[in-house]
Amino acid sequence: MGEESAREQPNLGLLCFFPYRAMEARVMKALAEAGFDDITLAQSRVFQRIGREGTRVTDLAEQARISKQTATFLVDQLERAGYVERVPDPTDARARLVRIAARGHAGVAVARVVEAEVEAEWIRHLGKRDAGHLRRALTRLREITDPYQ
Amino acid sequence: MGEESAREQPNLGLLCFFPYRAMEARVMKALAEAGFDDITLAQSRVFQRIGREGTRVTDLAEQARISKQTATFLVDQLERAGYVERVPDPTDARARLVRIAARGHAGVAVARVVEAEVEAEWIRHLGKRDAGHLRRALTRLREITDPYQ
DNA sequence: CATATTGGTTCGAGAATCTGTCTTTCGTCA
DNA sequence: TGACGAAAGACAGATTCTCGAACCAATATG
Repeated sequence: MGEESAREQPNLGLLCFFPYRAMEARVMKALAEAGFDDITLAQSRVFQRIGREGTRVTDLAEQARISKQTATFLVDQLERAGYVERVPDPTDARARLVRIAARGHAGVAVARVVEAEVEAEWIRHLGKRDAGHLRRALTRLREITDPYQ
Repeated sequence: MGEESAREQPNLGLLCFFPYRAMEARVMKALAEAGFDDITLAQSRVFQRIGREGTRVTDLAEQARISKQTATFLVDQLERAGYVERVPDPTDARARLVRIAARGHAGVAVARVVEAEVEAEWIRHLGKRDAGHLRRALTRLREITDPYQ
């Protein structure tokens, strides 16, 4: 969003930023307080993209919009901290699947709770009806702003 | 947003992330193509917060949620590249105001055009009515997610 | 006027990121 | 089926981003 400076009418992208950042901060705070205090923001952004059956480092990199090397670097740290594990990809001997490990699942559980709490606060502020509209609009916006949904 | 992994129902914070990132990427791309290819994402995120009459480094740091040191570091780079200038704060001899310089204003102009284009695409996708709802909902959400509006 | 607070910078270290290069494996097609 | 380009992943080196600590100057407070 290169430049904005003025306070007049923030563009829709910038308006999306504030809730996103607030949610992220709340979740990171809760994780730290729950003992998951070694995970960093960069690590969690990669972690988030791991699918149920595991995901390749290359795919994680692509979805998180970072280089393969950076993704490898962050997955290394997540693995050392016990949040994920790497298993061979049965369908491709070159590839390895990054999968959520026990400690990772525990972190997910904490995150889910906080996410629900924050979302409840937002729904309370907006009203159920408008919050529903918001979710639907954002979901539709995702169709054209997220190639990897 | 520590963890999410599943594809089921992304939380509202994550849903906000996709449009935000898409807008940011489009603006950065346009800036680079217009010759503003030396500005980085981190720099632009600080730059965005500069107000019309200039803003103190401390305030930029607070709003961008980074340390004073990081803000100083990034403003140094922006200043060296000609995007901003530092002027004494007439109301406080300790402070200096970071102000947008000529090259910065040129960048803002480019950014504004792209932002409007992207927003127009989004409005086309959502329909004018729902886009209006979206903007209003996000603006109200900002009330509780952005302490520095 | 002594002291605490605030705005800002410098220093040093650690985290995150990229480009380039290399190896192994896969897929394709001649 | 075998050769070759492409893909998955890792390693190396450099740059950028970030923070905590220490510091100075100016302000505010008692």
